[in-house]
Amino acid sequence: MSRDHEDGTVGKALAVLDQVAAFGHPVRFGEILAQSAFPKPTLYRFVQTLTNQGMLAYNPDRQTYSPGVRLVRLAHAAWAQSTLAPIARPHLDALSAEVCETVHLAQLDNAQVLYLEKRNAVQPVQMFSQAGKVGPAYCTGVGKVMLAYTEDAQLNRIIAQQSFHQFTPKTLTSAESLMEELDAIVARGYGFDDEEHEPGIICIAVPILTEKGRPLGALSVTSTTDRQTLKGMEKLAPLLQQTARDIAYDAANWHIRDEDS
Amino acid sequence: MSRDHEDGTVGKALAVLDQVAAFGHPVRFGEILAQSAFPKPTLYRFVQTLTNQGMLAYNPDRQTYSPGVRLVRLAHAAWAQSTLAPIARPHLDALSAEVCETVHLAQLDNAQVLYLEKRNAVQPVQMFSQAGKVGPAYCTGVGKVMLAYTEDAQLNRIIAQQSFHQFTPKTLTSAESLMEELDAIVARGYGFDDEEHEPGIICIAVPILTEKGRPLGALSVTSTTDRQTLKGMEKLAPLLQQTARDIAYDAANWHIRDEDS
DNA sequence: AACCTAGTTTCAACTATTGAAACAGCAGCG
DNA sequence: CGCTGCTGTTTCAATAGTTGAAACTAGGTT
Repeated sequence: MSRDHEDGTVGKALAVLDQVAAFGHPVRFGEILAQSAFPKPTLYRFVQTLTNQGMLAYNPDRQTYSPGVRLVRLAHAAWAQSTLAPIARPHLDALSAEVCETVHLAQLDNAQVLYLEKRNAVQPVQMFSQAGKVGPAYCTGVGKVMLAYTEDAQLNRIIAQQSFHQFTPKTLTSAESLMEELDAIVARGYGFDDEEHEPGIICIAVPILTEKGRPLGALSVTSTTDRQTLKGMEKLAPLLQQTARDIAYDAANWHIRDEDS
Repeated sequence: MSRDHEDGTVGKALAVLDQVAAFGHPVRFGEILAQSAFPKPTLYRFVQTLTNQGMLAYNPDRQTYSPGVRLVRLAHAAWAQSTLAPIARPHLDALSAEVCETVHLAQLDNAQVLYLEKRNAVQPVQMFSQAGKVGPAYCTGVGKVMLAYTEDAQLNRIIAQQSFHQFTPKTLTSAESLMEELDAIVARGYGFDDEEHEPGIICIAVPILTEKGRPLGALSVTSTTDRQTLKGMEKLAPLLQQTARDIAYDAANWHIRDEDS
């Protein structure tokens, strides 16, 4: 389940795709090669295959590769069928209007937090530029609450993949301190980000759980230390938890979703 | 280049992924098998591999597969790096405000039209539910203008893949009539959709071209026969062409783009 | 012209993929 | 209670695809 750990040719090819995506900008063959474990001709064939499959796009003028448009089509289907986003939308609208702070919706992707929506309360923002972003699981509010409700076997696998990079003085930098924090989250039913990822940024987060207690995703309200304190944000917990329950309820009853016009 | 036509294991696995996405709803293994050319165990292993790669998501309760969240992350990168969407955004804003009709931005994905943006002029809509949608190339305004500027070799490959399904009485249903139409488009520099895809829906479309004349994408303004005629819409041609040129110019000068916060 | 560097092709050794067949899990049913 | 039919999973030998060292080509540089 550690993804790259042996899935035959397909897994290797997808690892290359991830690698290209991770650059964040179009890259030349040589750049990929430099970061790759594969020998030159092997990598070359992967890149070729991915390109003529439309998973990578090649710019002949600049001789660069970037993730291809086919992914956008596939993600459209993923978005509608495998994420909470379409279900959560109306609930986020309501929550966002109520709290007048930035609201996030996230799910776990492997060992990372994947943001599905960001509501700035001010203006409704465009999706793709926000949706699809990833962040660390061990030092974000949404990440920690999802981990808190993850079963042990999988949790261990995920923790093993965390970098525990110290973003701020308050970042938890060990598996032990993280585990303690996760226990505390389960005990109170919600979690915080106390400037662990970015200085001055705090948030309160709640998990979205199935009936069986499996985490489907998480919800958070973010603010700054200028305007808010953790104590102050704690008042939002009941509202957030109710929203999370509503979303979970809709998710359980919404298995069939069709394309909208 | 016909995508599924021999790209080894990787190509076959991606074909399975496409297949699952095409269902439009979560599917059971048996449903995929029924539509698949692969024997049962082979398909089974593909599905397994894709699932534990995060390209497919498995719902254990319902025993169904759907496109996985990893695609959302990858599409984020594709969106930012390989599509015109981020570049075109400000230009579409301006155009949309000016014409007060629905504006589309599209690119070609293999032999299909992939819509990247839809501006309803009324309210700014959310992205992912619109972006990623596909449509036929032979009977949409954006599709035809892109085909009109596609080089012969690739054009023939694409035309061979069109279904030429007759959506309306006015749909072009043969390669010959389409080719004539494409010549007409090049002659005048823009194209129409004269109720060829949906009755009552008309549009004017222009290509977004590189300096060398290669089509990067297309732009269209859509209206209904209630409110507009093709003659009336033709007046928008200069404005559309200017917008397309502006986008193409920005695209040529914007090779480096970074993540926004 | 000689010399790099970046990208592409070749080809024999090797390994993964393939799919018929057989197996397991689980309904409903006689 | 065991039979039957259906769906999903595993086995394993034949096969076919993957692999990567090495050699090659194309551009640019000294």
